[in-house]
This record gives sequence, C-alpha cells and structure tokens, in this order.
Amino acid sequence: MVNELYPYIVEFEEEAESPGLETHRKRKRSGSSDSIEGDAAQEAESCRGLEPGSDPGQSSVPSKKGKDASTKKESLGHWSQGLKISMQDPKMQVYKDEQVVVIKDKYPKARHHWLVLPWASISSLKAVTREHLELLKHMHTVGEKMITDFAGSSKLRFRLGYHAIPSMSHVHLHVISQDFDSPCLKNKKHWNSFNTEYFLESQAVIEMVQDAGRVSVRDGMPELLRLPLRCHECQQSLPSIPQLKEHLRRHWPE
DNA sequence: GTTCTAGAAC
DNA sequence: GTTCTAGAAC
Repeated sequence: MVNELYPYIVEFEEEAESPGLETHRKRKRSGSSDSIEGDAAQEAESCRGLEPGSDPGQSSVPSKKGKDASTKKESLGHWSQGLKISMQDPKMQVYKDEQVVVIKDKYPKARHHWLVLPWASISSLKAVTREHLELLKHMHTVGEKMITDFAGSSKLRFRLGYHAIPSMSHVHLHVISQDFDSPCLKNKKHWNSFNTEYFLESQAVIEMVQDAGRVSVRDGMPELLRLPLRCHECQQSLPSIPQLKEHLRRHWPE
C-alpha cells in the first residue's frame, strides 16, 4: 500500500541480536516490466528473482535522491548488508530456532541452496572464536536437518561450507546441492567459489576452531576464483561456463 | 552479492 | 556475426 513511502529504517547495531525485529518491505524498481508477484512460475527460466522483503541491490531513500541523512557508507542500505535484512523477514525464514535462522539463497546456485545464519551478529569467520564453537556445530546440524527435511528423498549430494572471503556481511553457512543446476550460476567466480578451496568445509572450520581457537584462511584465495573451469565430479576441464553447464547434466542423478 | 555492457574470443 | 567474459558501478 503505502510502504513505498515509508522511510526504510531498521535498527541494527553491531551487537544487535533480537530475533523479533521487524522489517519493512520494499521493492519495485522504476521501469520494471515485471508484473508477476509470484516467483515459482519463472524460477526455472530466469534468475531475476526479486524476492519480496529484501532488495540488497538498491535501497532508495524516499525523501531526496543523491545524499541521505546519514553519511555512513556501510549502512543497511548497502548491498553487502542484505543478509541482515533478509534473515529478519519472516517470509524468507525457512527455519528458525533460538540460535539460528535459515533462508533460501536469493540467487541459488543449485536446486537446493540455503544459508544458515546465527542471530548473533558475527561479521565474518575472522571474528569467530572458541566461544562460537557450539554455535558453529549447531549451524552444521541445522544445515543437515534442512537436507533431510527438504531433500531427503532426492539422490542429490550436498556440501556444507563457508566462502573464504564472502561478499555479504554476517557469517553464513552455505548448504548447497551438488547439481549446480541453476540459471543464477553464471560465471567463473560463482563456480570456483563453491568448487575450489575457496569453499571451506563446515567440518574443517569447526575443527579449526576446536584446535586452534580461530579460523585461518590461506593466502591466495582471490586467485582461486580465476582458475580454469573444472568439473567437480570427474575433473574434466571445460572452456566456458555454458559448456560446463552442459557437461554437468551428465552427472545429474536419474 | 548483482546488473550492465564493451570488446575479446570464437 | 554471435557468444562469452570480465570490470565498473558515484
């Protein structure tokens, strides 16, 4: 209704961790020809899934264009803060308990792609210490529950892990099926972020925190994203993304 | 993280 | 000529 005119303000301090925070909906880009509300109808074909509830790409301020009241640059309006907003939106929450919430990745890179996030504000793996150990284990357990509950009957293999250098703020565990059958998987960076050592196994991260008290990330992570494309199932190298995606079909179950 | 698109690669 | 990649985005 009049949501478009409502100032987009969500309280979220560094230490904020209240599960019941309300968020305000906002979307609709000027000039958008998308009139369809639902997404199920087109999710197979297109990757332009403008989900209700969050729009990290563009968060306009209603009053004036250009500069807003706050001079901060990394506010909630910035795309990198999108998860903080999405995780608060009941419509996005696929699962939640006292410690974590699960949402579907807005741009899934496979048939099943969830993100498990702690309510506690943990910016990244760099901030993780031993006091988070049980939380990390719980995130892993919840991730496995998502698989059994929502893909238990499928033959798909899954992996659980973290990106070494995530783009989005707020620690999030990827739970992703290994078909990589998705129109949102579009480039080498997408592929390599899930199929090189850039993808840190959840189990390895847990053991690191257990043994060393922190997560150490090796050097050269950005370079991994530029490696040649290689099939994760049979190691064959492919010259382009379209050819890789065509190749992947042969590994799909059934 | 995504979109957009110039120009490289084919 | 078309496909595809890769860098800017104020």
